Amino acid sequence: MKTRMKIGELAKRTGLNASRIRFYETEGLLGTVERGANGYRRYPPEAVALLGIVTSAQRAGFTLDQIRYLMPAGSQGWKHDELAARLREKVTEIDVLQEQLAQNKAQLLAVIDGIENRPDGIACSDNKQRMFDLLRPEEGKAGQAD
Amino acid sequence: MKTRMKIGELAKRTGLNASRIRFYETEGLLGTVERGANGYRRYPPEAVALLGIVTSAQRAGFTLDQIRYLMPAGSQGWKHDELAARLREKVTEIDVLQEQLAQNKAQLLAVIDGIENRPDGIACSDNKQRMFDLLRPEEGKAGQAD
DNA sequence: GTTGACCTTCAATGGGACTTTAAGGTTATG
DNA sequence: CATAACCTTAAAGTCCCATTGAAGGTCAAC
Repeated sequence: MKTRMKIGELAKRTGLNASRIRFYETEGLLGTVERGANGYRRYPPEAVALLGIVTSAQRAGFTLDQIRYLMPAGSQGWKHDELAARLREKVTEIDVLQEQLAQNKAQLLAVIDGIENRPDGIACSDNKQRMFDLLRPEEGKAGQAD
Repeated sequence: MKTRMKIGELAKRTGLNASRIRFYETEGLLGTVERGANGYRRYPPEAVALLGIVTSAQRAGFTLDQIRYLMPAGSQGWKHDELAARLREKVTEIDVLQEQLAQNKAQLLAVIDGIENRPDGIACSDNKQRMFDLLRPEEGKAGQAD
C-alpha cells in the first residue's frame, strides 16, 4: 500500500499551488522527491503533513532559509541540537518582547487604577502628567487642559 | 520639564536611521508626532522605548502591519473616564499581542520538548510524526494525513 | 488526436522594509 | 554673513523573499 500521489493531488490536499510545491522542492525543503518512469513526481501521503510543517513554520515567522536549515527533511535525521538551539533563540526573543509588554501593561494598569481611585479631581495634573508620560510615548501630542 | 529631542538625537539614541523613524511615522507606528514651530519633529524621551518595542516586535517576527495594529493612537479630549477607557483599550491590545506571543512561544516550546525528550535511538520518522502532530494543532486547514 | 495534467526553465510579480535622492528650509557657529 | 549641519517632504530606488506565470514540450486518457 504505497500510496503515491501526483503533484496535482498533493496541491489539492494541501491547498497549495503546484508551482509552489515545486518551488519548495527546488528550495530544498522537501528533500528528494520520488519520480515515476514518466518523470512525474510521486509523493507519499506524509508529504501533506510535511508541507503543513513548512507553512506552520512560516506562520511562526521563519523564513524558508531557516526552515530548510531546520529540515534536512525527507528521511534523513534532523539536526536536533541545532534545531533546538535555533528554536530557543526564537523563544528568547519572544521572552524579551513579553517582558516589555508586561511592563508596559503593568504601568498602564497602575495608571488606570490611579485614575479610578481618584476621580474626585484633587491633584489631577500630577496624575495626568504621569499618565501622559506612560501612555503617550508614541503620541507626543498632549492637550493639557482640565 | 518637557524634554524633547529632534529626530537626529532620537536616531542616535535608538541606533535607527532617521529615515527609518520617519518611515515608521508614515506607516502609522508612532501616532501623531509633535512638531516645533519650524516644522521639526519633537520627540519625548519615551519615544526611545517605543521604538525599542517596535524593533523587538519585529525581531519576534511581526510585520509592521501587525505592530501598527497593536499600537493604535488617535484620541484626544481627555476626560477621566475616556482616558481610562483609552488606557484599557491599550491594555487589551497588549493582551492580544501577548496572546499571540504566548501561542508562538508555546508552539516553539512544544517542538523543543519534542526534540529533546525523544527517546534515544528511536527512528527519526516516528519522532517526525510526533513533530507533525505538535506543529499542526494551530491550524484548521484542510488535508489530513493517513 | 485533442484535451488536460504534468514536465522544465526562467522571467516577472508582489509585498515588505527600508534607503536614497532631489530640492529645498532652518539653525548653530566661526 | 557664510557655511555646515541640521531639518522638511515626496518620490523613486533598492533589496530580499516568496511565489507565480509563460513558453514550449511530454504524457495520459477518452
